[in-house]
Amino acid sequence: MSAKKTIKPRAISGFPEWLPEIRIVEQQWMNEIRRIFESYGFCSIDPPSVEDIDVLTSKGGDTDKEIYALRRLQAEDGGDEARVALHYDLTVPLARYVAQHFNDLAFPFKRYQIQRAWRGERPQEGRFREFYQCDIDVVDVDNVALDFDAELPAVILEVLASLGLDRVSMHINNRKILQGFYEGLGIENVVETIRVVDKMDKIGPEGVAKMLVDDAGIDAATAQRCVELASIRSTDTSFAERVRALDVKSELLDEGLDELTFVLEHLASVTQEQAVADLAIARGFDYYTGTVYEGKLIDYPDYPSILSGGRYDDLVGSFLRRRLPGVGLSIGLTRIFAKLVKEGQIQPGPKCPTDVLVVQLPGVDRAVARDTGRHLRRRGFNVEVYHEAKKVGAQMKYADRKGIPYVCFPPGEPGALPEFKDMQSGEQTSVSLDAWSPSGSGGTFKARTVSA
RNA sequence: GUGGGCAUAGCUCAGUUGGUUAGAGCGCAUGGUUGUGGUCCAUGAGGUCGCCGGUUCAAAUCCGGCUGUCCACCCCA
Repeated sequence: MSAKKTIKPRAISGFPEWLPEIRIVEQQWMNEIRRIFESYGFCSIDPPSVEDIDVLTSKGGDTDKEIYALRRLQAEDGGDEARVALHYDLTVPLARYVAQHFNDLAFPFKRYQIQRAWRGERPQEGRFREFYQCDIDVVDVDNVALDFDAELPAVILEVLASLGLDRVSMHINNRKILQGFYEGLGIENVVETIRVVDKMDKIGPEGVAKMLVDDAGIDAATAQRCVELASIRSTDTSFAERVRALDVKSELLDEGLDELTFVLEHLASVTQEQAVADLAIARGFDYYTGTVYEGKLIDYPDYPSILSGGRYDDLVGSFLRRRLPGVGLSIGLTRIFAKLVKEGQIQPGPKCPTDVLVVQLPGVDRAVARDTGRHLRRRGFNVEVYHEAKKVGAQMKYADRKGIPYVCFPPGEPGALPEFKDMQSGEQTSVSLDAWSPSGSGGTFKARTVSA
């Protein structure tokens, strides 16, 4: 008698998973996201989950702390040094992909990527170690049209709206404005200044001013002007005059203002004030050089950003002797979805995709049920044939608990008509397998056909 | 990586100033005869009270360590 030892079943923290009725909604979301991305001509790529470690760390920064390396449990001699690791985002794999297939791609290269990414962070609400990102990027040779800076956020907002998410804001800034402004003020530590200013919504103007003095070594008066810049927001192009009123001279600054104005002008005509010029937005990644984006759920202002992206001067510099700039935007799918699940905002779908359960009547040849199922399946329905000739009550209960909308009783004797029962209304009718159609009150079938 | 809270049944949680056999709701299983689910009723299964050690006649309860988890910071979708 061996003591049975059970391991407490638990998903690893930070690695979300859903019950079938939630997962089915997530799948519908992904289908919808893909559909709209493709409607704008973006193509799909699906590079591996792992890349060479040198590739992943090529973007610099200290993200390597958060990269999961892969190695075999039983490493052989000299083999314990990990050579590959799980990708940290979808942009670096894209860079490698574009560089590698440069000769086979048509530019501007517009691609979408719906994949998981992995980060070795401490999990928290909205922070996962494994999560889906839905990226769209445009990469071109030597120069990417500014029009894309305006189109991408419009695409993303359309996607979210089609998922029923209108309460989303898209904050947009331009790194050239920040850099030009700071340089115009004679600030030397621009990178640190950007990092601090990005905390505006978290620690407020006073906090930023103090931190600029303490951490970035900026004098109080100059710090104050940085805060003034960061306080500017507008849903139209009026931000530009307000920046110019601060009277800082810089060519780069002017360039940034023109670009941001262009983007805002375009977005104002295709969205309803969801896009906002927000000069406090900076974004952490230091490879952004122009437009930067950050999206938030309006109803959960303390929840971390759900959209992120920007323009980079050169995506593939570390792989190719060509300059390939790009602009991209990413939906934090898991971040959004998990929050809405937690808040009860996701209407669970059915527990299984079955439209019809065929009952197996006790005392009737099981071939009858099997053939009935096959017949209905050929008509395009998702059909389960109950796995044993158990009591009919038990089979009904199964259909009920799985949320299967229709039950079919195959004919008990040759020549008789089958009967169909609508589980929601309780209505039961005799009708041939070819003539039967769902009455419409069944939720599963409708949900599935609508999304298909 | 730094700092703080929490840990009792599958889930959500009770459990008095340490005291004998640790409870509830939900969920699950079976039954309430024959070929019809949901509601109701009855019965039942299920816990090393996270793990290890200490204090005590006695620990779910007090103390220490470990692990897990959640929150804040860092950073970020």
